[in-house]
Amino acid sequence: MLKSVNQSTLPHFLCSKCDFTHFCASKETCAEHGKRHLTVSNRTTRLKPNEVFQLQKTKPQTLYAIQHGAVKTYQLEADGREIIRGFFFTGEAFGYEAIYHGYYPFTVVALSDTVICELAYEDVLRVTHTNIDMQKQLLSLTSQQLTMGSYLRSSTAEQRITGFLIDLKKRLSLNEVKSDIQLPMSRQDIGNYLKLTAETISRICSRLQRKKIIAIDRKRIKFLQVDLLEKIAAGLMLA
Amino acid sequence: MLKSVNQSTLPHFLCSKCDFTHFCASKETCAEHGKRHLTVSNRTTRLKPNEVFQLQKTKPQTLYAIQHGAVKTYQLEADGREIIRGFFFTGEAFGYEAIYHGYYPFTVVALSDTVICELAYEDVLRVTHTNIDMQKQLLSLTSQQLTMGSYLRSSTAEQRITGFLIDLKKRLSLNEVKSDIQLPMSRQDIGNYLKLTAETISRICSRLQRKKIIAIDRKRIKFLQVDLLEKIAAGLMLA
DNA sequence: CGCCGTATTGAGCGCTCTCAAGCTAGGTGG
DNA sequence: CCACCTAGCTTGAGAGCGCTCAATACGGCG
Repeated sequence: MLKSVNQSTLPHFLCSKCDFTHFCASKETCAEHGKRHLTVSNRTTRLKPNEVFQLQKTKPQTLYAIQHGAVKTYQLEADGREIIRGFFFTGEAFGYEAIYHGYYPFTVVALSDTVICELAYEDVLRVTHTNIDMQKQLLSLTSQQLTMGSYLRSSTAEQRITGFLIDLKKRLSLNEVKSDIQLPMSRQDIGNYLKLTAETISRICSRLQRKKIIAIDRKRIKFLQVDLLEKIAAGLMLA
Repeated sequence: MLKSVNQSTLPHFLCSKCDFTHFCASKETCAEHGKRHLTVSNRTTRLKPNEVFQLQKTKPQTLYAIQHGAVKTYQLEADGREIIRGFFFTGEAFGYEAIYHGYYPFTVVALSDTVICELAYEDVLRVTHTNIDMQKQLLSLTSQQLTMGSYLRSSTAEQRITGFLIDLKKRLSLNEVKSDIQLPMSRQDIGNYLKLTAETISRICSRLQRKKIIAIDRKRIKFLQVDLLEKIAAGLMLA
């Protein structure tokens, strides 16, 4: 099986600059293969909130890893609205689509102070080609992208929002056990992502708060009853 | 760039049994690397319509390629409804999710008489490891999966349905220039896939027919004005 | 021919959207 | 320090799209 890696090591690559271990099949091989082969382009970019990240338009041969911070990727709809394709946080990487497309079919904007690190395909491929475990690992990562955002397929607004919150909780509290998170994005962004309006996000969140399932203070969300949240997301109950 | 392959060669692998060339970076390397390295498991399975395909539950170490026919993959929702994850047709492959998950998170059912061919990961990895172009090709294929079904993110029923029809037209008429297709799946299946009801599919299709944009006779669909269909799918106009 | 699953069509309802009006927190300048 | 301003969030009322429920039509198959 390709899933030979410990789940807890997944959220990180390892390069000389960052703390990513995504390309390591295990912690043991990290120091060896990561350090030795994955000498990634030293380029890092610092972004302020709302700043647009300039992607390689001409020769898209890099994956982008988020060293610290958060970004959203989006396309513009014909009517000018944003279609948000995804959010990416500390320790995550984006740009897989360009492997096939040959270009990045989206714009990237920072949601907070963010540092982005470039992983040249050449370097990545060199590592993965030398080491078959690394190759499996890269495939696994790309495959993982396929499973992201399954809650987007839920039918009701309640299911999509609760699914989104659960996903966010997992991704924003890496290795930590926290019962609350700080939303990096606006209600409007969430709405554009989940195909709902900002008003609907507000209303449903207020309802979840009235039912004591979560507590909201602006962008801070406390999870009071995760079990109920999961049942709602799964369509097993209504709030 | 990884996209070094001709678009027209993409929909096929090459193995001793099938006619798939997915793992060939170009037609020239096909005969050499495809034939030599990709000695795929000889196992093929024949399915009748509505027959469930038995996936490897214990050791999921294969990709599945469709030699001929059509399948749907789905999960069961808590309330018993099917969540259709995707349709796969002649020349396409599924099972990429298992690379990460370690198991196939869905059930597979044939929509018509279908022949499925197994591609063992070991064989695939052996080929890709020996040949870096093959490796790029596999990555590219997995990456491609990420870009599938973008119309699912459209907001209106009209956009989702027209986007779906355009996608189907491309995938069902490989290399051929046809202005009509035969739907392999029921209205209910389409509805479950697009998160709409079968009635809504019917109504919208009837409307498209009244506007002379398509012509429907049961499962046969003629495309009368593809340009209009694309405008509707893009949200540039209403039917 | 009669049966049954699938598709179509209609009527009414409900969820989410639209539009609009407050509300709150944070920033700016006097 | 406070008045003011602004952007984002919340909340409400009404409209519209897609859903539910139901009746009918159609086709394949025994």
